[in-house]
Amino acid sequence: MDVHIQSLMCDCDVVHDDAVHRAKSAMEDVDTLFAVSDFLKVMGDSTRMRILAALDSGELCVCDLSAVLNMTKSAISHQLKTLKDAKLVKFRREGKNVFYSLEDDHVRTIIETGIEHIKED
Amino acid sequence: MDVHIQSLMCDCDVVHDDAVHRAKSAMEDVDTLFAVSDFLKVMGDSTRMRILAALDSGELCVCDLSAVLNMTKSAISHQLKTLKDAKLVKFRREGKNVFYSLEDDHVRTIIETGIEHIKED
DNA sequence: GACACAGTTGAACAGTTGTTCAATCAAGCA
DNA sequence: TGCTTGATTGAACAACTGTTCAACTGTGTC
Repeated sequence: MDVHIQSLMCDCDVVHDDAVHRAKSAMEDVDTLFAVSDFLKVMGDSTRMRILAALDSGELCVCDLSAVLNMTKSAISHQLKTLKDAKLVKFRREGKNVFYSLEDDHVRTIIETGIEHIKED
Repeated sequence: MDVHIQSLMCDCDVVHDDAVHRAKSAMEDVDTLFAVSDFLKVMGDSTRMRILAALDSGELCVCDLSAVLNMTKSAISHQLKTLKDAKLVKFRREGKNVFYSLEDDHVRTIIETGIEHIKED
């Protein structure tokens, strides 16, 4: 009778070995998956999602975003920092204003796929 | 001299009216954006992302997932409930096992776009 | 310089979230 | 029926997160 080594955290007696090995070898490496979930987490907040949606139509300064979302500049600025750190937006200074815009097209693709998914209901 | 009405939360004196109006009218309606961010939030967790990645190669039972991710069945089951509620996975019962699989292709598209984005570095 | 205002930052607080633990349900078998 | 095992559930706890508030920086104007 076969006895196979199990990982400590798995509290099961039998598993479908072939399926488990197939899954393990087909999966992207863990670091990449962690990075992807971190990336999506940034978009998984309604304030940041609305900021991205607003910037989709063109660059806006913090004050503009504050008016569009009806929130304080401080709250917007904090979220812009998160978006900036995650490289979802870029910015340029012009006098007293700082204009923000979307960094690349992957953001648009994901938002559009998300909208498609939602509207399929 | 023009005086324009400002929303209460916007603590600015002047805004770029045209840009603000353009953004407001071009944006998807708020309910949709909230739904999209909720949808992405579900994928924005490393445990759930790894579950989805594992299921990408085919259906697996809770026990299998527990072995693949090296986590307790309870932790996996809690996250599967979240994924099920968000309609990212479906399931079927076969005897004592419950097999989970991906619900639709939007999930795959988003994961792939995310991976592309990450690997562009 | 002094002032006004766009924007940023850090601490604090409340609200949310993921895992653990224990109890429970569901299906198969003696 | 009782037992075993896969799976689910709820409460509890620690860790994390978003907004507020107040203080601050940076830029332009008088």
